[in-house]
Amino acid sequence: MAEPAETEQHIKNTAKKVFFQKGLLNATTQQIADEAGVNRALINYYFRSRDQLFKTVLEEAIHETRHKVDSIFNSDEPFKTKISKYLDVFIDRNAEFPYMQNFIFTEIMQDPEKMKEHFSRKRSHMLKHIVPPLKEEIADGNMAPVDPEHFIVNMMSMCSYPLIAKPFIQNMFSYDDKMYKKFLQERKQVIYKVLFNEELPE
Amino acid sequence: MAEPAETEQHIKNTAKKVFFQKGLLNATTQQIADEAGVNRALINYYFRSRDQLFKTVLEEAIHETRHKVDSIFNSDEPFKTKISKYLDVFIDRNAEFPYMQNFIFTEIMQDPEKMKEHFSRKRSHMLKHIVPPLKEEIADGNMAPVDPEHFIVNMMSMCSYPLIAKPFIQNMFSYDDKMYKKFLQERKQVIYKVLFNEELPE
DNA sequence: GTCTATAAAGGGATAGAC
DNA sequence: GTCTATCCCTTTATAGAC
Repeated sequence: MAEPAETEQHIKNTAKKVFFQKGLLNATTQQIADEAGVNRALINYYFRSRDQLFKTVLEEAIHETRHKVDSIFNSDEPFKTKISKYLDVFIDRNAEFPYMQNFIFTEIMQDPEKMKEHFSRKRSHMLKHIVPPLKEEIADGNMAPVDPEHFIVNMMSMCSYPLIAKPFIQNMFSYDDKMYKKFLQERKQVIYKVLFNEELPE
Repeated sequence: MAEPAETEQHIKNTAKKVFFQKGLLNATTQQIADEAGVNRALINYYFRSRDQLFKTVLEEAIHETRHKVDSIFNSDEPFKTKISKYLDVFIDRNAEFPYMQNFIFTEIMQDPEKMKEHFSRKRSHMLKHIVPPLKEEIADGNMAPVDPEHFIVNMMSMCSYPLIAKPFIQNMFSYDDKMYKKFLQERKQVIYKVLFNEELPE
């Protein structure tokens, strides 16, 4: 706030925190303004509307994630290594912003049109990066035969669900935050093992 | 509406449909009233408040599901058979109400107190019904060693996620509703195979 | 750039007529 | 039991002073 033109960034960061870290997906402009220590009207001044702020913040977050994932799958490492690195990035990134997955589900999933805006590329993305190398691995006898589409959904399920269902899992197993964090980290190995039926190397 | 005292049930059914089948989890009383073809004030007349309607409908749905699941796990069939039947019930029931999982997540997950109201028993539930027999199966050499908590989360992940992420999956694989339904049914076998690393018998 | 004040819209709940 | 009319509250958005 002190510096000129930093307020905009500050509001954006606060909104990101409120939406994705605190889980207040339906937070009002007032809540965001309070949290940022600015007047509510400033949000309209910089972003014109709550929706615009929403969209901007989400757009940025999705872009950052996509960039990280792309650089993994565009490398020429072995398929299983790529998957292992993907699990790493996905889980760590979402541990940082625990409510991003919730956000995506509640805000986008219900409105298919919004989804197409944001994830139009993800379709060919996942399919191109995973299906051909997966078939190759199977043909080479490096893993048991599996339907590629179920493989993808299995992987995404076991990655996303524990994040979305965090409070549920914590309650069920009486995990405090530290134990839950440890549990999430363990899942990198667990998911790899379930997907390929072999231990994660190294 | 024609019959006396049927209006209450009609409103309840409509709310269930709007919330759980159409996915309008934040539906206004007006939307529900329109869909039911009744006046908005009637909802208040019968249920006093929107929250009460909400709660009633959810309560009923959870109770129905719990009843079905309980009768499976209280039988004396083999553990793997119970899991197989659970997959059956869970997937079929949620295929009928595609947005019930979303509803539970968006409404309950964010407010841990609400969750405790509804799922206080589910904790001991899942743990008691699954952990001991799972350990026994492992001890008897009927399946590969696995951490029970990760087993449970794996199972719930692969069941729930495809339901929550329906529009996402349909978009990714270009599935129409019929193909998606078929995909869901296939998952019964797929999940069983991933969990136990063996084909579903029969 | 930042604030105060206020307009404008939407939704929930209730009183009261029928 | 069902409807109309109304009240109240919340939230967004904007006008205008500083």
